Amino acid sequence: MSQVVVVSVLAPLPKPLHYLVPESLVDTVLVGCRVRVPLGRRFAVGVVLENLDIDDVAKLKPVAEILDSMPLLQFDLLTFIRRASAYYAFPLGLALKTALPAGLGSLTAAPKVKHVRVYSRTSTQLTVRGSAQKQILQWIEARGPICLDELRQQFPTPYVVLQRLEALDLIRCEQQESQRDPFVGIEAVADQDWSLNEEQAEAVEQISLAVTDDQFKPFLLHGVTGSGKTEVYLQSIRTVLAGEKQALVLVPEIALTPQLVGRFRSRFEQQHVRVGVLHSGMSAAERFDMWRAIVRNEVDIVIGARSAVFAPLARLGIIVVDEEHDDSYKQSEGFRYQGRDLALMRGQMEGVPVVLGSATPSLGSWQRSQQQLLSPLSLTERVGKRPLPEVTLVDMKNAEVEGGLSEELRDAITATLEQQQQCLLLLNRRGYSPFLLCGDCGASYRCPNCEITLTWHRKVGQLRCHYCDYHQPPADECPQCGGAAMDPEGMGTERLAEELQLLYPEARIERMDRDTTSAKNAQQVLVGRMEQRDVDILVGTQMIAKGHDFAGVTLVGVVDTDAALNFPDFRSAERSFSLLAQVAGRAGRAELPGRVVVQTYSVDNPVLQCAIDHDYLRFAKQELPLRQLLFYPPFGYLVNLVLSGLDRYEVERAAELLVGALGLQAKICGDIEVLGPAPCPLFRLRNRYRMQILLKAQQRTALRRLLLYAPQWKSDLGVRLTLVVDVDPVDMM
DNA sequence: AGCACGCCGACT
DNA sequence: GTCGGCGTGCTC
Repeated sequence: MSQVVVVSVLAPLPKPLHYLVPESLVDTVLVGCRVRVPLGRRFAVGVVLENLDIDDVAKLKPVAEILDSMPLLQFDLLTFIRRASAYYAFPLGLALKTALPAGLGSLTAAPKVKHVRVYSRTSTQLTVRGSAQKQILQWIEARGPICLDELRQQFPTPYVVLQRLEALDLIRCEQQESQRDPFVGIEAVADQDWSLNEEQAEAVEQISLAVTDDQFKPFLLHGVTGSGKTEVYLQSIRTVLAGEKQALVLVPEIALTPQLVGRFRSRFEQQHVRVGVLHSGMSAAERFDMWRAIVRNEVDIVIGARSAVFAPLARLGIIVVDEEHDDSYKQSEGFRYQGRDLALMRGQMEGVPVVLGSATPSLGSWQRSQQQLLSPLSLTERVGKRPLPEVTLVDMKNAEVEGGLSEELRDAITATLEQQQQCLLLLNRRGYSPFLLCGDCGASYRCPNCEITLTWHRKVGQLRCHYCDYHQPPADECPQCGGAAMDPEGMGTERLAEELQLLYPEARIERMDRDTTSAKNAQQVLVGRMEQRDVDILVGTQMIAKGHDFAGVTLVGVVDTDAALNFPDFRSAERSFSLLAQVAGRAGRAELPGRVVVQTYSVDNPVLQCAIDHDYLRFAKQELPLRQLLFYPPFGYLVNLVLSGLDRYEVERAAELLVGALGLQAKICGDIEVLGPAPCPLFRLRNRYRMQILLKAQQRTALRRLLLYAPQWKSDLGVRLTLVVDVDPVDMM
């Protein structure tokens, strides 16, 4: 009998592999540890799933190295990731690689553990002659153990002196593991619990009860914008901490602004509660440090974007999912998981309450709360009983437009500027203009890799594809007829900001979109300038709609609603309503009342009508029956299969073949509709032709059975074609 | 995903 | 005759 481990190698393998445990390592390979294992002619990282004793060991290769002295993934967490990978029909090894921070999932490019030198006194005797030695020695004595960097701030060149003192055995130097500080520029100010209104108190009580009960209980906290949901989270988490347990708070990527993190730190850190963050803005090294700190049990509250749902908290007591409706919880490539849905799965597996919070719940969560599958909690009042802003629709059909703005919106901006208040203008399209059009022949520049026009970015002087990284220099002549009349057509944020500057020459105008916030901390800087009132008008894409709390904003303008409303997708109404409600909620959060002006070509649209009245209930009541009619979510379940390859006909033929094979398998599995194949709305993307097959069922179990065939479909296709399985897709472009 | 093996075109 | 293109298939 020899000891063997079952290892999930962090590679796209369909199954875990078995490795022999060499004599020297027996009993030190624990489940959840990472190991370095031979794979073909190279080495790879894997995670130990199981220990076995086996006779026939002939063909097995040995484990090369154990990378963790303690399990990096504790058993519950490992089980959770295994279930998640099965649910999304995604190879376990790659799911594990997604769950782990970059540094822990690969052999190369692993960030180093950072060490600092820490000096401390060995005895209290003072027997030195030099004055520099004496000073430093006294300083160390007074301050206790101190690191080199801090000493450097006090003494210009302490190193030689320190070496001398160390040689004399008066001080000791130790290498200590240090953490890179992800909080640079985030202030923690002292803060206390605010007093709660009746509804908030009720919510906190119910959540706290569930926390004390130590049981899975999912809540939907439906609170209008500005109703103080964060305060409910904060005070519920008090109960968690009191019970010596930990809290996991998920927020949409974009909302992970310093404000929220700052509020948590301000509230808790003075009581020695340790708050950690995990998000994509952090460097690989910072995430690596944070993960290790969590594993070492040095963190009590983790705030993070969707991938933080895999945070290795061992004493989990609550999971909060803020803005649960937000689409950014869905990862749109690789391991296509839904962070909110996995939060519910993890909560159920670990027996802890999960709080989903939103002003505009996803229709799925809303429907489940109606059926009591989620416990409804609601906050109907804004903090301080501030009124919701008044929303006006402007009919663009008869509007006098200048610079893309109707007279009504221009007047509103003028009035707001006169009152020294701030404006927020939403235009969900970055760049200067979505295309350059030839005035002679009507042609425009197109991406050579994708089926899309190139967006004109005037400031950087480039035509760019928003789907791949293709870009080309400015072009002043038509690619088709050679004419010299290439004109920008349509309006993006860059152009809007420029037009505004012409209309309001005195105003300080800034733009916030992916282009202006890509640099590290750039978004923080912009947000800071808004808060300091150094900006009069902020123009931006949907990222301005989320999470911010700008006290000075009294006017919100929505420049274009029609593109979102007419998006060819069953969720376009939900997305539009939610975006409008969220952006409207940015107006009038302080003393002065807010106002919202929405420009549209379809004033009668029922979605807009609900948005004017801030009436989520009415919206849900009118939208849900439409979903039910066609068994779209939440009344049915979807899986989108996307087949792609370089050769158009090969892709089309393979899609037909796959549907053929699926037909039979689907019948065996239950009641499943197989729709398609159809070309994807973006038929060509990144040089690949794409066909989709939509699977729809009223029972989730039927689809889960069918998805067991997924590995077979993939292998049958060969390497020239790629199949992406998207379970619960949120967009089907 | 890597990384080899393997079978066809342009070079010394 | 080899060098090397990338199509195909496997990794305990």
